[in-house]
Amino acid sequence: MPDSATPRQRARAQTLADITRIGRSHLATEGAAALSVRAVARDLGVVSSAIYRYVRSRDDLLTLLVVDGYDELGDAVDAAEGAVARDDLRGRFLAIGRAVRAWALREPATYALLFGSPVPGYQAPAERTTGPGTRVIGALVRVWEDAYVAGVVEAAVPAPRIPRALATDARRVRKELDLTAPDDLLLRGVLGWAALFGCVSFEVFGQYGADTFSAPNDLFEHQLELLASTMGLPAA
Amino acid sequence: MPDSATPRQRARAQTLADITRIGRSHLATEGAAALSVRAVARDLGVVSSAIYRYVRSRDDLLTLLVVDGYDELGDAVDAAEGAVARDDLRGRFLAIGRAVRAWALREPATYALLFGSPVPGYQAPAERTTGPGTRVIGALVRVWEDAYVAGVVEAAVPAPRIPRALATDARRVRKELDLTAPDDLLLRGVLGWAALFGCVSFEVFGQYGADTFSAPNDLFEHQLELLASTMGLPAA
DNA sequence: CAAAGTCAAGAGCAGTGCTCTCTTTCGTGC
DNA sequence: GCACGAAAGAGAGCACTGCTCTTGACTTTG
Repeated sequence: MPDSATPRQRARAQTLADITRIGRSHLATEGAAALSVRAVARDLGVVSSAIYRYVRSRDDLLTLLVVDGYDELGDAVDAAEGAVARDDLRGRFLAIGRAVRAWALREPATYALLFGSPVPGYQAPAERTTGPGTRVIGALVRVWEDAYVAGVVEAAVPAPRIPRALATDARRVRKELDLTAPDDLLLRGVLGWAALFGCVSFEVFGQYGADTFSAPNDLFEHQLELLASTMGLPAA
Repeated sequence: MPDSATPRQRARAQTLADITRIGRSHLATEGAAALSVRAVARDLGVVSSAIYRYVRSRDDLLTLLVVDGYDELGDAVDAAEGAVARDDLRGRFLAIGRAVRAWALREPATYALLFGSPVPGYQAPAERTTGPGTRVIGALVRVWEDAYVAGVVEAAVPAPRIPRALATDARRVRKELDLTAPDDLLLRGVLGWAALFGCVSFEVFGQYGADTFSAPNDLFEHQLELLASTMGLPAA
């Protein structure tokens, strides 16, 4: 919102920000499926059709919220990881994991929008979402890479055979992200990524059942430690 | 549907089965959020209000589909595991994992209903869903327990410290399920469970992106092997 | 100051979950 | 073989949804 913009542009940007804010609050109280353009308009103090001046469609509103969510998660993860010494590789992984979980528990509805069931009929436009959507795996990959470069990765678990096709995929990823870590480490990282979000999803989505774990914090820490060891990250 | 039932009862059971079938097909084409009692009625060739003779509400219809889905997944997992020698513990785990993934890819919408975002405003009634809903973790736990009893568990990864509260939870679970496996193995199993579904969810929900992995089968096998090793399951 | 651009309002369409009342169908006990 | 009553279906109606289209008013710009 630079001052150089016309008053029109500034007012428009402000309204868009308001719509995002209200949309996220509705997401939090009613879920993505029940997200209602009319309800957002009501909360904005405006007639329903007026919203379509700012947002092309309900899908566009969803994209707004998706990008907003990815960015907030990315910021939280970056902030948490930034507070850890760069050479404490296990610590950086733990910090990332904790940040993901903390954000997911704080914003379960937005988390569900990003990492839960696809919203039927909605396809996130890649050109707007891939950037913000890859920040967490980006942060994780930097940890693996730094650990490899530092030569501290411990092969705690035997490396499975890697078929040719999978090796090709790994090679492409390594090239795209400009990495030096070998296939085995890269692919182990993918497991760590998926497993981390699996743990968070199970807790946020209530798969454990209501009364199974009285200490979900401890459970998650335990899972993170096991994952860090499986990834071969050494204690600080 | 026993023959002992009256014609009326049999007709009713048949109609209920039809409703489930149609409901699941709608789930597959439009998602849980868009599941509409009226649309099911239309496909059944019946007026919308007539459905309410069979299903108390939309939530009740959802519960029908949830139970149906858990049962189908449970059957698939049991069948796959049953085809493996009981003393091939790693093989049993791999079979369970493959069965979960195969079913999830075959029925992504039902998978999303069971393991994705909670459906807003819907709370699955525990008395009808916990039974069918715990069949997969039940199968997994039997593998851990059998491996422990057979004395073949290899501690590939160092066991993290287990806080008192978490140990209490583990103890309760062990009592409820009549297990002998120690806390560490039990909790490692919980990670394996969550991680398995994390991997499946990432693939089914498209988190990897469209073109990242050309060989998702190989990727999943790789992840399963790593998980099996982290769980300490020995090769056959 | 007038043209161009921007925006809010409202009516209206097609769909939703669900309830209520009314009619038809059909199995069963006599 | 048939009348009865329970079960099932039909239809209207209420209050809601996302979204489109038209109309008229306002603001910026040349």
